[in-house]
Amino acid sequence: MKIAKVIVDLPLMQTDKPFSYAISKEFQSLIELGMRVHVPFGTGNRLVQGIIVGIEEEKDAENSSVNLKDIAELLDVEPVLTEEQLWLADEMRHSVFSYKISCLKAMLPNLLNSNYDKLLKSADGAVSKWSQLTEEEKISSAKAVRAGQLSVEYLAKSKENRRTEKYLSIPDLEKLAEFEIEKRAKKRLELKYFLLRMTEEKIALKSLNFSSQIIKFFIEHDLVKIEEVEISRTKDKFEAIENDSAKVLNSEQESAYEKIIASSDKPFLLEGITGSGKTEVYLQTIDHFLQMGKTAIMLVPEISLTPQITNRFIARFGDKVAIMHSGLSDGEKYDEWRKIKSGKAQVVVGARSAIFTPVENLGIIIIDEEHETSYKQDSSPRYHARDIALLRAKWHGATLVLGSATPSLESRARAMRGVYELLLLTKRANEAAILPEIKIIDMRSEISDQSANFSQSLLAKIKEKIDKDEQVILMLNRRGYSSFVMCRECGFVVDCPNCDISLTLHMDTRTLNCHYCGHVQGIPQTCPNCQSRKIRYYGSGTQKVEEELREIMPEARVLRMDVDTTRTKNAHEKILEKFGNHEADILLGTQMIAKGLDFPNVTLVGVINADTGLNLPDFRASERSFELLMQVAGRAGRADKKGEVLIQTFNPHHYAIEMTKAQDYEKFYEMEMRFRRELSYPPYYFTVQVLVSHQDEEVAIQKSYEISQILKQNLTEKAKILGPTARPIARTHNLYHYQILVKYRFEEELESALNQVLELTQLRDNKNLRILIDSEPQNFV
DNA sequence: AGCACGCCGACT
DNA sequence: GTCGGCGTGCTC
Repeated sequence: MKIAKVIVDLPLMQTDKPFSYAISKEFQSLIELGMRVHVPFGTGNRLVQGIIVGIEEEKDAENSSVNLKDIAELLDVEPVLTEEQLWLADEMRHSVFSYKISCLKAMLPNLLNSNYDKLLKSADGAVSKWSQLTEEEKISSAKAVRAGQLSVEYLAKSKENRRTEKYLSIPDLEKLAEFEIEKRAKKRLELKYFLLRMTEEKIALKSLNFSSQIIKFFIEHDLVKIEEVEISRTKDKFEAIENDSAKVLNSEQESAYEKIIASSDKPFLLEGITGSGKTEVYLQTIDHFLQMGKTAIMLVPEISLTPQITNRFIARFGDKVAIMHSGLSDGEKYDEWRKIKSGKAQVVVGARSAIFTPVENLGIIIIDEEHETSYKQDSSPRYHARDIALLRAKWHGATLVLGSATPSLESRARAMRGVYELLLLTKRANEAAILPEIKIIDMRSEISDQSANFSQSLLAKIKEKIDKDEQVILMLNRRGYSSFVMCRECGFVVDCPNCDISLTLHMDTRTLNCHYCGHVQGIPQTCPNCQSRKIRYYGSGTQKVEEELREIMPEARVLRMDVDTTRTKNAHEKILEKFGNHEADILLGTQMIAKGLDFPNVTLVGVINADTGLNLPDFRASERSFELLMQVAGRAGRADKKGEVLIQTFNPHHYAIEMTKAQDYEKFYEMEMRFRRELSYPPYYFTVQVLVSHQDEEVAIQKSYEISQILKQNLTEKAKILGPTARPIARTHNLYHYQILVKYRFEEELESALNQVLELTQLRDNKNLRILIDSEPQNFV
């Protein structure tokens, strides 16, 4: 007898271990590692989904299978998780402090997760579904179950679905030709002659213009055969794109390409200025590995997963490409996943989670814009795509390339220490394109009387460009910034009732929203504090800036791109297409316009507020600002027209701003490293954050100190433990948050100490205590 | 999570 | 006397 080890789909500490189940005879030969199953769990034997992570030969009588329950159902005919993915889940757990099932589920498309339901059956045979009952009905049914009047049957159903299309074919042409149809049956005759003239082997049913009645007649007489063919929900996109072939590389690109394909000993850091043609290097190296019969994963930040980028991959590799991004529906994601799983796609282009896709025979992984924080998932499991990439590269002996114009300090420091091999691209690929000229506008001395957001010089420059029929990109930095409502009389700001944060104004819905807990309320007419009517809107959301722009420059055509205008599907795409067709002069947007866009007619980039992210309580604030500014600056002058960049700031002498003006990554790197070293921050130290939350502030504080004590006892004296301190936003969702930051270099006992901290939540009196552990946290605000 | 077991208050 | 409140503990 064999025993299966199953991880059940219950994300809890108590169930975070494999459970043993007997494998009944019928499943013996079918069951494999990485398959999904339904197993009876708990006293009620309700069905729960689980994943097979081990199959063992039964050893001793003690643990005999008579004590074990049987696996109820096999959900797959072949494993949905590969052996490599099971291994990845194990490895991940050393750093993500999350449940095993959460790690495993991160690797599966949503559609493969079960729906749970119960069937209630009464003695007279009436059946009802639990999920369809009202609250009262649920209560009365529960009582009836207790009284034995109703029996319960557990249902667990995989949501998996495929889209199919019906195709019609003719099994026997002669039979059809000889089959007599009465003359008055006009439609039937029509279909008969249509089918006889048909040249294709089969035809999609929906493309025929005959009623189902007519078709049915033909089916009943065995004149035609219907088969269901599975279709891909994402197919249409691929057909519309024209092919494209490799471009000639310049000497720098060529040398980078040669080095990348030659060795996979250590990861490469490809540092190339904007416009230096990193993407072309990616495309050609991927092509090289495809030629060798291998596969590739290309990661890009979600925000820059624009059609512009994905189309380049489709144009080069056609239907060998699978695209994975959050804009896809669950069904579409599932289709792409199966395209990868079946080996039909050999190149995966996608955001963070695409690092888990089950490609076999991996040759190369490329992470573009590797400094992007979106590669770290900020909910459980809190993995960093770069770490997963390193693991997968190791498993496959694959090459890993990290690319960026402004590498993260961590990566650049590793390259300096020889852990990564540094490859530099210093020239623009299009030699006619020269680097844009960057000017800083000191807003302290240039406040315009005409506008709250624009300096005279920026306005004049915009006008000049529009007059020349060139285009402009304007960026409003939203990081650490939002529009809010304040009373001019008493200074009262409307706060969220659940969180320690002011509500953000949304003009489109005319509401005040909390960005943390989702609380929504109307905009007050009078001040809730002093009843004054002098309630004013502060800050400049993109909407506000757009209005202002329209007032000052009514002739300019403005397109706005922010969360509000890109909410609907493909909205992103449509806006960019419009701008690309020069249907607008100005593209006004938030951070999302900083990345990846390539519009040759854009000759001016304006940054409206460079400094909002600069003074955040986050040691990476400068790095982020520098990266963002450098990136958005790169949008100007992509072709042979010279680009200009104007940056408005109240901190013109901040080094992040000055180094942007000089376009000097090296210098910025040096200065930032000095600061990191002085304060013992990454990349000199590793960091782990422990977040403690409780609805009672006193308890939150007390438990934080307890945790800090545990850490101190278990770690060496070299580890630096900061805090506990209240989070910058100390209360959200009616919970108080305290944080502890551990900075360390080598700590043998760290993992076990942190697990010990997590164990605290299992104690009876800590029921309402929430502890989150985040290794290498990316956001402190 | 969901279900049972178990130990204390207001009801036929 | 019991029905039922939800605190506690376990699930192969």
